[in-house]
Formats: sequence, C-alpha cells, structure tokens
Amino acid sequence: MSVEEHLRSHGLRVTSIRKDVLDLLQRSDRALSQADVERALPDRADRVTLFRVLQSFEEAGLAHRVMDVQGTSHYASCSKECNAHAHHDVHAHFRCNRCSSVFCLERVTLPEVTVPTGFVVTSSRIELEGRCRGCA
Amino acid sequence: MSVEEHLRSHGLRVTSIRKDVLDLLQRSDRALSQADVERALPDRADRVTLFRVLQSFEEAGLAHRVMDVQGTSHYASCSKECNAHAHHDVHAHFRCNRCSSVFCLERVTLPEVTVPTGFVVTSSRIELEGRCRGCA
DNA sequence: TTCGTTAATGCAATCGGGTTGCAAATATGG
DNA sequence: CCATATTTGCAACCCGATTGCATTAACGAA
Repeated sequence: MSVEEHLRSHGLRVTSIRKDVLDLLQRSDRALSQADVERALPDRADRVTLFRVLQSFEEAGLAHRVMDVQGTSHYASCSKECNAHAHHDVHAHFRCNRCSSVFCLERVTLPEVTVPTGFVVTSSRIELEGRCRGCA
Repeated sequence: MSVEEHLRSHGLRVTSIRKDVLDLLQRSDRALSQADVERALPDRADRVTLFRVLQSFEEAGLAHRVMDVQGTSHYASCSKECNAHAHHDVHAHFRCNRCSSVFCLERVTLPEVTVPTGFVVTSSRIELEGRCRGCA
C-alpha cells in the first residue's frame, strides 16, 4: 500500500510533508525523535508542523510513540494491526545506551505479569536497554 | 532502619529535607514525580533542591527513576537489594490512565525476550497501563 | 474546473520540566 | 567549637512540547 493510500485509509489528508514523514518512518528500523525527523528532512517543514504531523499519526494509529529514558518522544510506524481505535497493545523497545537509538522489536512473547487485585491492565510495554548491533 | 541510618549507609549527609523526602518515598505505594513531592511537602524546599535531592537518591541507590508516558520522571524508594553500583535491574511499573499514578510492582517474573542477533541487553523494564484499584 | 469548506501549515509566543552557577547556610569530622 | 566539604536557595537558562492565530492548501460538491 502506498503512503498516500495509507494516509487516506486512516482518515488523514494527503500532504507532501505527511508523505515524506510517513515514508521516513516506514523505512526506518528504529523509532525516530522529532529532532531525528527534522535532521532527516532539513528545511522541509516547521518544527511545529512536524510535531503536529507526528501527533496526527499517533492519533490516527499510523505510528506509536515511545518515551525514552531522557523523556523524549520517539515515533515508529505501526505494524498492520494498528488503527486509531486499537493500537497493537504490546510493544517491545530496545534503547542502545551508547548511540541512544530506539529500536522496535516486533516479535516478542508477552510475559505473564501478575498485578495486584483490583488493577486492570489495558496495555503493556517492554523496554530493554543495552548495546545495539552496531555498538556492541 | 531509620531514614537517618538509611541515608548515612548510602553515603549521603543527613539533612531535614532529605529525611522528609525519603520518608515520603518510603511511605508511598507509588512512584512520585517531583511535582508530587512538592505538593506533599509544601514550602518545604526550593524545587531545585528537591530536584537535587531526588537526583542524589538515584545516584546513591536509594531510589529509582521511572519515566512515564508524558516523559516526566517519577521516583520510588528502592527495595533492599538496590545500591549505588547495582540497581535491581528488572522493574515493573503500572501507570493508571485515569489518575496518572505510577505504581511499582515488585514481584513480577521476568519474561523471555528474544532480541535480534548482535544486540546485548543489560537491563529491562516492563510498563503496564490501565486502571488502578481506586479508579477501576 | 472552479468554488467553498475544512483541515494543514508557519510563525511567534508560551509553558514546564530539567539543569547550571554561584553565594549563603548547614552538616560532619576533628 | 572550628574548619571544611556539602547542601541549599535564588536567578537564570535550556530545550522539548504545546497553543493561538492568520495564511495556505486539500478535497468533495457543483
């Protein structure tokens, strides 16, 4: 499916900036911060626009957002199962403590986690830290 | 062990602010943000001081830091096994999506996570989201 | 194709956590 | 009780995130 179709099917208008950003996310093997996107698409758009583009992607279910240890957001394009109403709710992310890249790990098995009685879990995330292939 | 002894045994000077903050963290069943601490101890100390107190706790191994979905830090007093050199490195946290409280879940079993070849994992975290007992 | 409506974009400005430098106040060992 | 090292408070700053508003662009209908 082309980026245009992808945008349209998620209820978003097709604009050249959105196409560029979505294309970038889809080609990337890791989650990108807004600063990463700005660097990859220099002078392409205002930073506020990029902020809103990424925000719209998350709301529409085109991307999901990961918070890294320093508290900055990183975005990765969702796998097929995601949509606006039901993000694929088990994500695993790996953050390299040397190059700071955040990778999405698609195939992980959901662990059995027991929560105190009365608690209801709606989504879960697994965050790993260490060295990525390039930095190990 | 008293808060004074606890501080001293981790190489920190005993000050009244540190005692108050550590006591607060130890009594809390959830991880507190700096704003939470400020609210709980009104006009007790400057926000920079609280920032540095929490920072010193983390460095000394008295508390560990959790980043919530919005990217704000939350602190929880470490269990006995933690010290400055080796934090207990598997943490599970639960964030309520209604009241935003972050809870530390102590007894969870570490899941088997397979990472791509070449990746080295040094620490892992599990983040759950949903409704806490009070909000469910 | 053109038009009107609705949404997206850019700019300026603001907000809030996080952080630093420095001088005054305080803890601790002698 | 003193000397010294650490902690505290204040002011200021950084930077990512966010909002308001005027301008521009997308797109469904005519």
